[in-house]
Amino acid sequence: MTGILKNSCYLTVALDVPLTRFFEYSFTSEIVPMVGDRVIVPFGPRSLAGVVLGVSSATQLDRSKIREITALPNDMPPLPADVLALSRFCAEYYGHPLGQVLATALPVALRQAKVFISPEPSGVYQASDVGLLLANISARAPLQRRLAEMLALPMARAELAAVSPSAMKWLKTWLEAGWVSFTAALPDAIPLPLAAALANKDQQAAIDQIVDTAGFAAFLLFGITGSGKTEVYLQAIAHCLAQSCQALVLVPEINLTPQLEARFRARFPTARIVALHSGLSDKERVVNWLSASRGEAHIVLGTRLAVFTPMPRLGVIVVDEEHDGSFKQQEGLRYSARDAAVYRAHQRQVPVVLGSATPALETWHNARQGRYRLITLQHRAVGGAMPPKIEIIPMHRAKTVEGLHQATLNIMRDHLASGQQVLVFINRRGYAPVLSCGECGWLGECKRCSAKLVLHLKERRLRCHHCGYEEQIPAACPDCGNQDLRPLGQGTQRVEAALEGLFPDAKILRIDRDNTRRKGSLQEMLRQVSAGEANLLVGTQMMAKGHDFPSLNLVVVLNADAGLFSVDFRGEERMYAQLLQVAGRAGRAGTQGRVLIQTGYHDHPFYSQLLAQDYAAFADSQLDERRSMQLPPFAVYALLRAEAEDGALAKAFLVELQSVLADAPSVQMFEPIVASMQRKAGMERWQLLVMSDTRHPLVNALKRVMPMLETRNNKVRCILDVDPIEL
DNA sequence: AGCACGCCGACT
DNA sequence: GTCGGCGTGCTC
Repeated sequence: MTGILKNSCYLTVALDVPLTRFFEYSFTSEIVPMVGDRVIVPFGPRSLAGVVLGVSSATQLDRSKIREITALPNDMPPLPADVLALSRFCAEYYGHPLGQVLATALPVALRQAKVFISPEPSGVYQASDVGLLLANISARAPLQRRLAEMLALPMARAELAAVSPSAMKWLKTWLEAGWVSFTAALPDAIPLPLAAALANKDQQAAIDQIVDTAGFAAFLLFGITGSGKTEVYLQAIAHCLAQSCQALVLVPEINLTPQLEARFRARFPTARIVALHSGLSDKERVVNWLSASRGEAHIVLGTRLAVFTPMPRLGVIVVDEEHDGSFKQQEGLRYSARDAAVYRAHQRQVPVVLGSATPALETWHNARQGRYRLITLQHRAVGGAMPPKIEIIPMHRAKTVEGLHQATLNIMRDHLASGQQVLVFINRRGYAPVLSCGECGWLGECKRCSAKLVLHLKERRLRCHHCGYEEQIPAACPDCGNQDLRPLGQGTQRVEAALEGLFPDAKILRIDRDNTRRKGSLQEMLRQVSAGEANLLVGTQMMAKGHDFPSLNLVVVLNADAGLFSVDFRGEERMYAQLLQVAGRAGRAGTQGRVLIQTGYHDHPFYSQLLAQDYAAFADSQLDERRSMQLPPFAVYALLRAEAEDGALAKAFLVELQSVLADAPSVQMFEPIVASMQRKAGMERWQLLVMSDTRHPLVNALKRVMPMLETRNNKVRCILDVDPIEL
């Protein structure tokens, strides 16, 4: 027996616990773990997964305190240096424990303290003749047929295994029959014939600028709806793939993924494209993530969480609709995936393309300062297409029917009569935003939040949109007993009901979060719209994003004014982006679209800026205002929000933080104030706003209070939000 | 965050 | 008598 001398080493491990410190473990084996490796370790009475941050042959700690790791699963490639660097940056900048940042970076299956059984080995399967294969499969075996169809292209084992638990069994049979072959080839060897596509002069210039870049550069691709930003992404990605590199594409919402994925698949039929978003199962997520990590996936298409995906041959990053608020996570690690993407591109020395028709003012400012290169797409790419005509319908003292101006109704009627589709946009779901008593003025309010209960007539419920509280619609006023309770204001359900009365012949379809909760139902509704099975659409925000409806020519915007008097300084910026985005839904092909905006404040300067449809001018004027008021991007803000059942405790905690921060250099503070929603889910909320001219003093100052947030005060919970998008 | 340990109220 | 409330403290 030859005894192999077993070496012992010490590992510094980051764990998914809300603690800033790391933990050391010993490991005895001839294998030496690498930084970035996943380990399973004992932690107090439980078992946790962690990430190795350091390997050393010695330790400072008392040997008796150090425990041995439970396992080195070796079920993923170690996290690469750039992902670790990005995680460290997020941990420091957003004031979040590194272990928890790394947990966010990993797919759920790899956060768990058990070995992930990876569907190895890597190689590709392909059917020599799909027709022959299908001929040997029963028509009543849809999963087998689906698997067979996938084999038209070279497929990795993992992707096939995800089809069904029996997939590998079937595959084995087919391999034995000779219908399918396995090649242990590296994916880079898969040829990528790239279809040539035409680009107009603007697009070509944009593509040239991006692909001619060596190393890092950030581009702001600024172009109105229909100007062909996607074509620029596609060609930049084609260039990247041609160099055997991988592309990372970030999109705002999961709603957008299938549509964009289809377009990418059509353009790159032989490329391996994987999606990464929270709509996938844990299994699909980890399979796709591993495919990217091993360098097999050519294109990763995902939401903000995909920014952390390890990609050994990363060649370009695209952030589509970069202004979209969903790139900022609103809980836990409150990171901006857009900013993280820029950081990562810099780290990897690759170009990053931020695309938008209405860039975030932060991005616009960076472009104006020359930190980002501004590429403008001036023209609509679709032949003959024109920007929509935006019209203001003044509502002041106007005679209305169910909140619709007579002029609006007439125009809608004309459009419907000529066989076109009409979209009524109202950014409020439910029937009415509040139920009131006509006698005593009582308003239905949530008991746990400082918010009104929204009336959902179809479900016969009053609902709080902030905490999920629900109750039955009261038969009479709880205060005075009056039975005449009236809905105030309008939501999508009420508009839908009104339109049913006004346009009895129209095929009305309502699209909002309430009726698209089920998986695939939004896709189904969008299909109905495209197929012309509906011609009068009522919808919220979610209608506005990226969906093209060729026969939609009129958009009516109700209740637009909400953003004008927002307490948040970003109100106008958001409103402009939103209105321009909805407006973009109108008239994509051939005819000029028409947009009617009903407003009670038609002479507000905002609307003249909107009518000009000149976002650059609007953004510049907004920047002037921001500069004069020391608001972002001319200052860096952080929000400390404390919650407690007793508001006084929350406030006292912030006062304490304030005193700790008081003498921090180059940092200013406001007084603690009640949060914009004072009460939420039974907690009183207070907030403290901290600001600085630049990032570093602010980050340094916040480091002082981090230990105070960690040692959680029994009754007060406090969160830190750096670069908050809502105040 | 979990999870254990620990010390005081209403129940088989 | 003990089941269980959540305060406090620890995790390499």
